[in-house]
Formats: sequence, C-alpha cells, structure tokens
Amino acid sequence: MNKRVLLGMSGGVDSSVSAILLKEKGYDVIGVNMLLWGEDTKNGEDAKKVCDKLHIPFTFLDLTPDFKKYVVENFIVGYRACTTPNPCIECNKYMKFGLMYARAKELNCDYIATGHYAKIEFDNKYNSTVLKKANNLKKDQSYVLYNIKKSLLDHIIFPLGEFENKDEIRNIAIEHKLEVANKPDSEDICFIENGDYKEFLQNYAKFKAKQGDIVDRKGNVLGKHSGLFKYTIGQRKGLGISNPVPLFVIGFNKLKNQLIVGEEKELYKDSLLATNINWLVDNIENGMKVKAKIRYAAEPKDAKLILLSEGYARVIFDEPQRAITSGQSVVFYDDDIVIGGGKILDC
RNA sequence: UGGGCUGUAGCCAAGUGGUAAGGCAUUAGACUUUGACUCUAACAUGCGCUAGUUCGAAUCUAGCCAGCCCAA
Repeated sequence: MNKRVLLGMSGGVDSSVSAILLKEKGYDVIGVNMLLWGEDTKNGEDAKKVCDKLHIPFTFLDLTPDFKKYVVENFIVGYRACTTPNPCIECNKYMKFGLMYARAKELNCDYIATGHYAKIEFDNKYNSTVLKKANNLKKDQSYVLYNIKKSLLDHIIFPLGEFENKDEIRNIAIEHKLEVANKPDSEDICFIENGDYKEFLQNYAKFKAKQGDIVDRKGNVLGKHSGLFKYTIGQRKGLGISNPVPLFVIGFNKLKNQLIVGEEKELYKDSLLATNINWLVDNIENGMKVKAKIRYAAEPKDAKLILLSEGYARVIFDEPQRAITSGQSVVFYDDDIVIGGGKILDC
C-alpha cells in the first residue's frame, strides 16, 4: 500500500513538477486546486490537465469564503491599522496548511504536499522533524511557512526543497512535455489585480483616500499625502517631496492623519516586539541567539531572543535593522532551521 | 522712491568666456509569490527677457522684467 499524498496544485510549474516527483517516488498522488478568490479558472484547468496527463486523480477545493475571511479580511484590517500585512503567511497557515490538510484527512491521505521551496527533515539536535530553508536559497520560501502548526511537520512533503536551481525544475517539466513548463513565476498578491493593492483597498474595501500632511519628526509640514494606507515604513517612492537627500517613511500618526518621514538613518532600529509567536521546535531558551529575518527578502541577522509573556518576544539585534515594519513577520532561524516566528508589533 | 541682492529643469543647486555637474522629485525597465528597499535608464538645443561685445556667452556690457531685503 503506497502512501497517499494530497498535492496542492496552482497550475504553475512548481506544483506540476512536484506531482511528477511524488509519483516517481511511489506516492499515490491526488491533485487539488484550491479556489481562493474566484474569477480566474485558467489555473485550475491547467492543474487538471497536468493531472490528466500524469494519470492522477484531481479535485477542486472551494475555499473562497474562508479565504475572504482569514486572508483578505486580515489584510484589510492590517492596512486599516496602518500596518503592512503579508497575506501569503495567513494563506499558508489557514488555507494550504489548514483547510487543505483537513481535506487531505477526509481523503485518507497521510501527507500533504506543495510546490514551496523549503525542506522538511528530521533533525538530531532538536530530535524532531523541522522546517528548513530550501537548497535553492534564492527561491527559499521557508519564511512564509513559519506560521504552520508544528504538529503538521510530520505530514508535509516539499518535493522541490532539494533542488538548487529553478532551471532543473523547468527542465523536468519540459521533459514531461507539460504545457505549463514556461509559465512565468507568479508574483504579487494573488487576489489583487495588476499588483495594485491601493486600488484594491479603495474599490473592494472602500478605503477613503484621505489627504493629510507629510511631516518630519519635529512636526514640520513638508508636503501632502493622499491616504496613509498607500505607504509603508521604509518607502521612498511616491512622497513627491524634493529634498537634498532622499526621504523615507518612518512612521504614521493615525490620529492626526499624518505621514512621518525622515532620512534613511532614521529607519534603523535595534530591536522589535513580536507577538503571536509560533514555535516550530521545542526547548526555546530565553536569551538564545538566533538569526532573525524581518521581511521576505531580507537576510537573517544575528539577534537575541527575549521571551516575554505567552506569545510575545523582544528581538534585540546585534546591528540595527532597516525599516522594521509592524504587520510584517519576523522569523527566527538556527542556521537553516526555522525555529519559529511572529508578527512584528512595534519597534 | 533711493540703496543692495537674486533670477539655471517640477524643487534645490554647481558652473565667472569654450559648448549646461549633481541631488531630490517624476517616468520606464530589472529584481520579487507581501508592501517596500535596491539597481539600470530617461529627463534644460538651453541658463528671466531683449539687444550688444566675441571665432565662441549661463558666464562680459546695456536696457527691461520679476522677486527678496534695507532705508524712507
């Protein structure tokens, strides 16, 4: 009796090749395409075609109401609070590694799999299964996976984790004559058209573009902004202020509807407060040294972890970090092992 | 009205006779399964206007215009 695995398939190259790899390893694969936001069924059809070609069962899973509730709503609430949310993290937690896993159990699958670039391995030091960075460090997605349940790690397979190069994956797709072989990599937030999140907030969430002052730290008015939700900490473009040196967003004054800007050096902070922490290993010690990554595209940096009350921690960096942004996630690494992470609350 | 100062791109600003630096802003690409950052490229046939000197003027001369400051 082969092991059964439910594979999330987006219709892209990565998840399609994952199907091939799982099959080659002898798994009984079921492909599932999650409907998250609706309208576009092209990707689902692509996923189905791949399954047909590989002779594996395929099913749709309609999660649109849940996606709206857990991912889109959180995104909107985050922006209302002048933070900068990362919806992909919620989506992984609630959709792929939440509801999709529930579906897997209904289908008597022992495992779920996705085309994420990350690894699941047993680690001797922690004496448990751990989440690790992908061998392809350039594409590594372990950051956006920190929020999944620890207990799930034994039931996840990431078939692409060992590959060091995306070209190898595309080549596999080409060898198997998959139509999706040359589909471009996906980018941007999946539920937002054209990557214009500002327009989405205004049209869908009915955000009002309320004009206000752009001020410096001392309160001097430097210009006008057209709605606080259009900005994030560390942002340079779109301020429209000419100044001898570039100006960056360094904060918000929600009560006064003011956008606070300053020079680049004002973006650096040496610690942050994190909340809603999810641990992926046991035996976290107070004061332990970690590598902390404060945004998807940031390098993990040396820091000390101070555990506070349940679910809270302060992260103290060896070197000040640029543009620590509330709403984004901080993920803690021990070398290439994800030991946990949380939401940045404040600096 | 007298005296002084200033006028170079959307903003700031180099350039004092030899063919318009730079920064900010903006625009377009690249990078990117979040928002950003970053990188690359583009951006004044013209230096308040007009005339003159000169082989050659943003640079010198004259007049005019505009703004600022000080005196009345």
